[in-house]
Amino acid sequence: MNDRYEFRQIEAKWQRAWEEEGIYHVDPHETKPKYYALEMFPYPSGELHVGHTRNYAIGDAIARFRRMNGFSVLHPMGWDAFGLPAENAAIERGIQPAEWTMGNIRRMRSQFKRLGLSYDWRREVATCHPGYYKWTQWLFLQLFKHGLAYRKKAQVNWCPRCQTVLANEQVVDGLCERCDTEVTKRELEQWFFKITDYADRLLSNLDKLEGWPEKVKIMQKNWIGRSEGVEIVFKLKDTGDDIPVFTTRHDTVFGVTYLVLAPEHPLVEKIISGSSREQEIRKFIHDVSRVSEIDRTSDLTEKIGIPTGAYAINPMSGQEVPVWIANYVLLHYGTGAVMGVPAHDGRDLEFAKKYGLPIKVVIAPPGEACCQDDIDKAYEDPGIMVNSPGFDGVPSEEGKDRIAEFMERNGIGRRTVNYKLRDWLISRQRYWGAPIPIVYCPSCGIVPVPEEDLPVMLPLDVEFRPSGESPLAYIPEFVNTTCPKCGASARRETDTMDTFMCSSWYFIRYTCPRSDDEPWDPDIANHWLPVDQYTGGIEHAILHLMYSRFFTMFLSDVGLIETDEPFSRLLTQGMVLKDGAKMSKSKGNIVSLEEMLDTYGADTTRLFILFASPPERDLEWSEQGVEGASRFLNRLWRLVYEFKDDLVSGHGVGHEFSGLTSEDEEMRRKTHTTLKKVTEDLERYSFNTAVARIMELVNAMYQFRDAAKARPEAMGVMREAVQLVLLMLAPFTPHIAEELWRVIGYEESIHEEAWPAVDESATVETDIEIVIQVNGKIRDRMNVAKGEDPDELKAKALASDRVRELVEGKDIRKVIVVPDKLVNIVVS
RNA sequence: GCCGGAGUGGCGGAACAGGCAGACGCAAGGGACUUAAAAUCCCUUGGGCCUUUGGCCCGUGCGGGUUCGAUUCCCGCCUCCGGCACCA
Repeated sequence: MNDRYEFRQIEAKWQRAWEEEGIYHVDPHETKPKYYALEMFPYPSGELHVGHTRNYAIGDAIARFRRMNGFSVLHPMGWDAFGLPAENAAIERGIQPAEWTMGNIRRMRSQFKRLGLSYDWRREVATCHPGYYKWTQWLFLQLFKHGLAYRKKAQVNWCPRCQTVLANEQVVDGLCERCDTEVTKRELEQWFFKITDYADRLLSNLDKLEGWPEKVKIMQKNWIGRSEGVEIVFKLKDTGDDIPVFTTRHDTVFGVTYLVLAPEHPLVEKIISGSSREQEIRKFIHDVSRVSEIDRTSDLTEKIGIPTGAYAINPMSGQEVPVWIANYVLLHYGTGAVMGVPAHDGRDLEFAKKYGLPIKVVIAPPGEACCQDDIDKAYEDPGIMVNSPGFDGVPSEEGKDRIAEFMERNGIGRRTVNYKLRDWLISRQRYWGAPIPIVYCPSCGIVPVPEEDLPVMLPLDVEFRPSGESPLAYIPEFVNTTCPKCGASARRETDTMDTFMCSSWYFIRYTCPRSDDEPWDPDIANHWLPVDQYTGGIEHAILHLMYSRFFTMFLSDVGLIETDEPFSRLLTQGMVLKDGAKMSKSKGNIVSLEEMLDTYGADTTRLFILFASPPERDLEWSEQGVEGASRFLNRLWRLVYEFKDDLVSGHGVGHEFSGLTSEDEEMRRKTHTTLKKVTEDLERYSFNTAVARIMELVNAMYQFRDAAKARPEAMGVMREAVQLVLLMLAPFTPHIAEELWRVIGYEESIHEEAWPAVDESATVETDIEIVIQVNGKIRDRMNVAKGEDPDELKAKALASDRVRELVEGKDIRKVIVVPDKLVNIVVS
């Protein structure tokens, strides 16, 4: 053993040894109970920085702890390898996306390995590999087969100069990220998945996910946005056309003073064509859609509208109300038409005031007689219905039921549910993604590629035009094909799939990563699934996690897997900050992982990350903090070095622990209470406090050095403490734990050891200190036997000199005794 | 605007079930070792006050409340961070 902690040599040595021995390889046939620990796989952007590292340090600690707890742990890693940055790199540097991606994967894989993470690398997957995307395409076909994949026109961001489609994140302030041209919208035929079919289940299943943070569940719930209401059918006065509107406030139907259609509403055309104001209205619609195109993200909340000149009839009151068109009504939500009730909706009120539309109060606040129609603030709370013939005096909540019933009985409307969740647009007009396995045949139409013809290979050697267009459409060998049905010449779909699709099932593929004739073996997949612990960034709280849940539900519905929820427990770790800002390339505040590994090593880096902050909270990077972690490991090293001969020569000697002095017993108590607390801390992922406790124990061991040297019994206590410290550190700092474990005489890897058991008898305390309070303030302390009788505690406390002094001449009103904790004497 | 989360020393953070606020680490200061420095080891370190060994007062964003006792529970504010944002 070297007297100095040479982390470089130690880390390299054990990484090699672990890999050679395959100690992290796992098979489904082991008899131990299974545990699936997963961290979100990264996009291979080029290099890992310490920000990424947090995710993996946390996940690895969990995996290693479970392994030591006797589980057979599946812990895999791979690459979310399709995506736009590869195309940008191709355009900027003239390198093929595939080549760029593969180079990044190689570099990042070696960085992963230098971190000493306990992955079963045999299971590595990359979503851009044909062996993987073959099954992504296959899954598309399954969704297609079950009617969950369909085509419809949808708007995309279009850069007229680049002649290409832009993702939302490529549009910056309404301008093309690359050329600063104003982005417009285009209607294109796109592929969608009917995730809305699962809206209700995605919502109701959230209750089952007890191991998920409440925060994430609430975010998903809001995203799904379920709302119950009524679809009420108004009729157009002149033509008799139906105008259904969706509302959750049907109790206010008698307060409707106008109707508003979305500018894109199908009836608009019919209403305005041939009318005297047609030109004016068309201009309005055009202006509105232009504005929303350019500046969709800004909170330009000014509501503007225009009357169509048409009138609609309120089916409840028979009243005629004007029909307007306004920018704030969205076509894709509800029916694309809303009823305006200015008295009871803030937004409607704003609109009505602006355009001089009438206001009619139909809900009175409880306890108030009635009210003026001339109001400043809409009354949106429940109340008593007024001015509502047949329903006056009814509480509005009850009125909702009665109105809905009345409408259903009379065919005026029906109860219905709406969601904010929209279908998942998966088409990307891009090259570097999994091709959608569809062929367009002039006679057969849309034809799915037969499963046996998969994968539809992505050409690897492509030419990027400076404009940034997807090259796929310009490769005749790719586009031109024959129809699988009739054999006629046909055209291939040139869109690729959203990369969220690739990441919606990778956790299943890890169970059978090389399966070639099926996406996975159902028995093996069902053995491992669901993922017991998923760890990743909060930024995926909605999309990735919702899509994965949708896929899993679908796959369980069609019998391909058993579980209908993919992730039992979810841990969302906080961001890593540098100087108060999220680490990112653009901010230039990245701390290089390579540099950390060179200067401090993997164990120190990992230890700092786990120690500096609780996992869910943000972590401020501090070089001085890293120094502290490094100092601690060096301190541990020196301690073991100092005792190495005694520890080795005593190796294998049983721990009888007889003839211990009280100092020895104190040391053992510290050792075992630490073990107990660290175990509890790890169970609840409180890594920072676990590390703090191990540090405390090592501090105590330093105080115990002289004793250990003086007596063999004490050396036995020291030996036990060293063993337990190493075992406790194994999930955090695997290399130094392994090295020192061997130093003290063990021949098998520490990472194949079981988590140690607490010797409860060693933790028993006999004497404890009790706090004596007078009127809630600490005035004295006393040492008593643990479990002392409350009456006895009271007597002793009252006998204390300090207490007698303070209580002198006052009335003792009450004495509160909390056994083993405190005595509080209340005096007046 | 709505929905979450968080405010504790100079800093990161701890206190899991209402019971010793500030564990552990960083930074700072002092001492030991050294020719010296680094490293290491030991000690001090929330603020204020008092004549001492020692003791007192204040202190967990702000203002109230419940309680023998509140960082912890309740009510009302303030600030910061995150999510959603015309969703009828």
